[in-house]
Amino acid sequence: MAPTKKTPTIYDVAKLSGVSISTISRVLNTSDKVNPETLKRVMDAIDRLGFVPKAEARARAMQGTGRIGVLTPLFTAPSFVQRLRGVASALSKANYELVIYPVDSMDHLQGYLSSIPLMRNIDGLIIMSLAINDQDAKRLSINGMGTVLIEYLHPDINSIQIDDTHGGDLVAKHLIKKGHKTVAFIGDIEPPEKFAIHPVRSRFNGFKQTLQEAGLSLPKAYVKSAPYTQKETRQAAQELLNLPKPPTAIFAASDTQAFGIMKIARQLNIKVPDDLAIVGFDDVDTAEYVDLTTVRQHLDESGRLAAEILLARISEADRPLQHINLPLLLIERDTT
Amino acid sequence: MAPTKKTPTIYDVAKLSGVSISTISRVLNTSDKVNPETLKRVMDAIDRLGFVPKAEARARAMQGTGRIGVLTPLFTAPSFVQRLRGVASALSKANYELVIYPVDSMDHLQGYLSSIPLMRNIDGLIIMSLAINDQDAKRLSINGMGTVLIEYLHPDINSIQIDDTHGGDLVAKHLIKKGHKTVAFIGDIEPPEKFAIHPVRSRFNGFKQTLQEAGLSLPKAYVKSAPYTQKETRQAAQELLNLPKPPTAIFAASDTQAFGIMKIARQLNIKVPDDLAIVGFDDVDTAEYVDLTTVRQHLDESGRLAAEILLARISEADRPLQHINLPLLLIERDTT
DNA sequence: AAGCCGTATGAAAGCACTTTCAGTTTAGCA
DNA sequence: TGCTAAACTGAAAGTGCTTTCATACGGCTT
Repeated sequence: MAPTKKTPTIYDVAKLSGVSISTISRVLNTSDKVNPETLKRVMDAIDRLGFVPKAEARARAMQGTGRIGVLTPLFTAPSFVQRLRGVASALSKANYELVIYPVDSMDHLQGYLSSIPLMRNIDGLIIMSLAINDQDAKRLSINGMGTVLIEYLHPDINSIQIDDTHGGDLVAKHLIKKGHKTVAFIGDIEPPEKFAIHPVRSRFNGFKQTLQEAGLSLPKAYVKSAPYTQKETRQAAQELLNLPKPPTAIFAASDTQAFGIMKIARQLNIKVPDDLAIVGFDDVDTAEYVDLTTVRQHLDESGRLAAEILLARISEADRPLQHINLPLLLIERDTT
Repeated sequence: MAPTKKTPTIYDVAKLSGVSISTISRVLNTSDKVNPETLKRVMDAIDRLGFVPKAEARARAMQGTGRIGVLTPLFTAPSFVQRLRGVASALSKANYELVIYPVDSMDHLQGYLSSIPLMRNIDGLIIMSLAINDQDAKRLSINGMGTVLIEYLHPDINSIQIDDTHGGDLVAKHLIKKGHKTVAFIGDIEPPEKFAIHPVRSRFNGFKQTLQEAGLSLPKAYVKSAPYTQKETRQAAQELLNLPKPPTAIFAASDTQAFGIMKIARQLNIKVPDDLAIVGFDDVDTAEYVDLTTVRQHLDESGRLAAEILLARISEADRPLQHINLPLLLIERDTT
């Protein structure tokens, strides 16, 4: 009995269990495609030898790493989660792992962006609602890192966009049709753009534009810029509703913020939609539960699409660039 | 300037610099044994291609940034997301990557469980609300894979648990105090346990037990087993409310299901809480927005704790096993 | 019995490098 | 000028694993 002095390889395992190396590999990867009996024999051999597959060799032999990464801010906000859900569903079908890089600062983002293409422990990248500059884009494409952007446009990279301006327009039209004259807006439209993208700006612009075309004004006092937090949003809603002439309708730039407004209305005993109409944006799952009128942007779909584009690009290297524009739909429920 | 599409290999560098791959390799490893002139040419080519040897990159990536994996079913359900949020926050502080393995079938789970410990692309593992058997546990610990279980107990593995029975008890007590006599339960308590865990069973048991101790009965007709979907939940709620003697209070095993019940009540024009009290479980973010009375289990915290235990275990190998029990708290809001 | 599946397996061809080995220069020295 | 030791360099043979392709075998149909 001459125990192999070197660390065991699949060849050793194969010999010991009397099968070919292909079978060992199969046991390791797609164990469901192996006869249970054989599987057990192999497993025993693996245990007996204390065999551990070498990650290095594995990574080399495999086409890629089998995982794709998602760069995202606020990844636990409902809208991001729903996008992630779409991504995950497409990925798990294709048997890819999902690596999440939560971004919470500009530095953080830059750090990821500069190391990811080099580290190569990912086959593709989805960047959600984050702004990237030319240099980043260049680095990504030079290093052949398949990437798709969601909610941001860069000419050199695949992207999936939402026509936020049109979204604002839809809401304005809806509110006008309902006969509202005094409307307000709550959303995060602070000028200093941080690392994250502000589709909110566009939503606001489209909203305002359409309103004005219909002869309605949107005075400053009726526009509240509140960050994406409950506290600030509610505060803003309070202020709006305490105005001498309070608005009869509020457009919130996101569903979550709309929920906050609904809550305030309840506390103030304001009847929705009779005394106050509320419309959100996103059509998050919960929007349906609470019967919120909102603009659907099919979050799941955007994620799924992103993943599919990526997968396609990975398997078929030089696919033409794609810039997809997802349609929006106003969903009327009980808050207008 | 034609940027190579695929990621460059030494072959590309060799071609571009007009030498053989062996030379490239030599440049990379023992550069002193290469003619300075050749060396320069090769270096230029390397720069121009942005070439990084794959294996090396991998190794470097591995040592700097660790990664920990999370095995979870339904990872987009709000309660899981909030736990993930906790995990992510603890992880990003420590500069760890988050790899998510969405589990959607028993096979899937077994596949992960058998390959993860061997493949070792991960430094630690968090398993959420999933049942694992002795063999899995053994394999995990034999291979030294630091693991923590959430919502499941196995003597050999760290775990974080929630006293669901007590949760049910809390709800029962609350409802009794409010004077309810006819109460109902909606939740997924189907007997055939699938791959996912059913804390719901325990919630139900605790609920029923306390009810009975107080002399209240919980007849079969008032117990609806509905899976975690809106459709079924609402259907169940309908049935309950159409009973000749409808319940005055419903305990839903999860907040999301409670939302469904609230919606049905609204449609049926049933006043909450006057005609019907509703209490959920989890205290998901949204629960506060809609003023749902519920049982808080501090989801974020459970995730954070799990990550911290893991991290501690990774840096300090033989930490004693921990079995943590997280407290529950009844949050009274406007639905009771 | 002939044909046809579907599953379980093995042989062999990669993958991205490293290393050995032998061949070619080059330089040094008579 | 001829000869040899360095100094370089490339072809080719590994490295440990995955994956494609082909084959074998036990049913099932018709």
